[in-house]
Amino acid sequence: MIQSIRECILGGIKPFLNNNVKINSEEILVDQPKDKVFGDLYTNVAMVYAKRLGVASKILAEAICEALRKHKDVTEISIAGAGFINFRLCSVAWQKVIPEIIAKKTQYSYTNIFDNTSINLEFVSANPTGPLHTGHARNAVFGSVVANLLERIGYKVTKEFYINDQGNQIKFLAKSVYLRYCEVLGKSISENDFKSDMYCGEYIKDLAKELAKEHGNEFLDKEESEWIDFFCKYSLNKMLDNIKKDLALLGVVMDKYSSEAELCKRNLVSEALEILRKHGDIYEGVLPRPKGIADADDWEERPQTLFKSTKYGDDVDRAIRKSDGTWTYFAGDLAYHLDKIRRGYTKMIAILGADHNGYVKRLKSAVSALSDGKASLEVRLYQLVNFLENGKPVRMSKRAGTFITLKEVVERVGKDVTRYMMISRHHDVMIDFDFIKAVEQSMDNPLFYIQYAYARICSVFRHFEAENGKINEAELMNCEKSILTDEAEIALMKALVFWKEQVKSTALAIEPHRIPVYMQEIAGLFHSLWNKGKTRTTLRFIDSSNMSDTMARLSLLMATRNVLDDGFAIMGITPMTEMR
RNA sequence: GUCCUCGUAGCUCAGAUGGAUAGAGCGUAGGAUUCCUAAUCCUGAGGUCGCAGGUUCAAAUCCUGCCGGGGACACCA
Repeated sequence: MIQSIRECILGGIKPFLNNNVKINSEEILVDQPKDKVFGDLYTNVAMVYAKRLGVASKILAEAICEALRKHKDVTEISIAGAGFINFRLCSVAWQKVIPEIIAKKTQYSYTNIFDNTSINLEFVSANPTGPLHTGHARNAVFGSVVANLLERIGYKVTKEFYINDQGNQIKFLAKSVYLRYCEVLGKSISENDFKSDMYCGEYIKDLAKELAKEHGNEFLDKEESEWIDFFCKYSLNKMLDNIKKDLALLGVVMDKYSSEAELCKRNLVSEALEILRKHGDIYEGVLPRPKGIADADDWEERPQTLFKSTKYGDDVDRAIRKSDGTWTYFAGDLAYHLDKIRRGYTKMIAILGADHNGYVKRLKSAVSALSDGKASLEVRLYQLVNFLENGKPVRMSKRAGTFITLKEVVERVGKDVTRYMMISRHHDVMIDFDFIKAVEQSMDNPLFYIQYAYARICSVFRHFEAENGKINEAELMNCEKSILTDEAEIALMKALVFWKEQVKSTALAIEPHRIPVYMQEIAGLFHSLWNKGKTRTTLRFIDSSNMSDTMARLSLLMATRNVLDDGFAIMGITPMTEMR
């Protein structure tokens, strides 16, 4: 509906267009004004384009008004201020959204702008050396919600996890497990045996116990060369299993796991290097001394193989080969992104923690260089999560293995509360996650507010169906809706109309937090309408003496519930049909 | 030292592409329940949008500088 108004406005501008200015109807702003005295909707296009078109905004505005007057739903058009065009829609126009939403069910917000273009969404990608913690939880939730949003604007999304299953860290994992394994089998181990790069969390002991149970003392008192490969493989598989289980706790399921080791085996690093070399982006050189690092004393000049990432916007060139001849971590990333490009992706998104901000430019450089500029990578960084216990920060130390795990959080507050806490805030803002407040059932906890609205709607249907039997959806779609003219009803219908716009803009901006914010608004409008029925009984949803009006009101509730259902689906949260 | 990011009501936070008198919730002051869930609603009070410049019809939003919080700058991964 909004789209038809946009096109109508465009029609009014058309006579003024010249070859230099092209306007896509999608770009035209049609929104609800802050203050409703201005009307239902407004547009600022007259002001935006007046200068570019060389026409006075008043004249342009007049022409747009003229066009809008021909639109059958539009009434009360006026020009205000510097060229705002305010107008109203007849109530029939708003009512039309109800059958549309009921018919489309939760498909109402799907727009298919991108026509099933494939997009690769990489997220979590945690090192398989320990259990997922709270930062990963935010990453996982954020990523899965982004995936849901992208699907709604017509992307075919692949949710992908990159496994760093190569390098020293895995060896240290294996060695840590081996030490504990020996301990389990009765050898005495001192904490000093754990060198600074080794892992000493409880999960290592658990792993060792399991291993000892399955394999007995098969590896005891053996040379490292005899057990290291097995321990690497075993630990890695177990850690990955645990990661998958943890993700499942949050309702997150990946479509693909990509292994760094496998990419190396397939020689993709060399291939990536070859491509860059052809572009003249590889050279042997020396990196400048890093500035401002306190402990850079051990720094020394070293000639290395470098990637000329500065050519693509990076701050300095990046090393891809260590002085001992092995690949750097970044070399693996080159291979990985080449692999993504080869698999046909021209659009990629990666979700990374804010501590990776220095990594963004080089990744984008890599994708640009490896694809000849044909593919692009978008990176979203999210801030870390602070955990509080009733206002007091919970201490975390990765070293001592005392960090809060994802599992712990989900077990304490549940999947839905965790998910809500993780996406209800802008990704650029740090989250204070208070265990006590998160589960509090108060207005400090907006999830309950939304859940309650949903449950209330379900309750109305339960009451109706107890009296009148199963509700007929087709009847709700086709019933007469002209009685839905109260301010509160119109406000709710408007919000439903804009749901579609909201999902679209949220997905395009990749800012999931706007979904819970908007759902809160819809829930508020619904609660407001409900309470209006307390004093004005004519606004009550069920009037057993007037089936026709009842059906109209129930149709509005059905549409509202569908939209809330869609919102919950986007957030990956299970709606509650009752809350007693 | 360089780069990224945040700074909005007492508190927690919304304010996409610059738009009209900057919005919610909590807290606070008052009010609404014979009736579909009061876990709700209604009415108040509460703001120099960190500071200072700039860009223009219009700036919380864009640009520059400064202040303050967070983060990153290595052959780690």
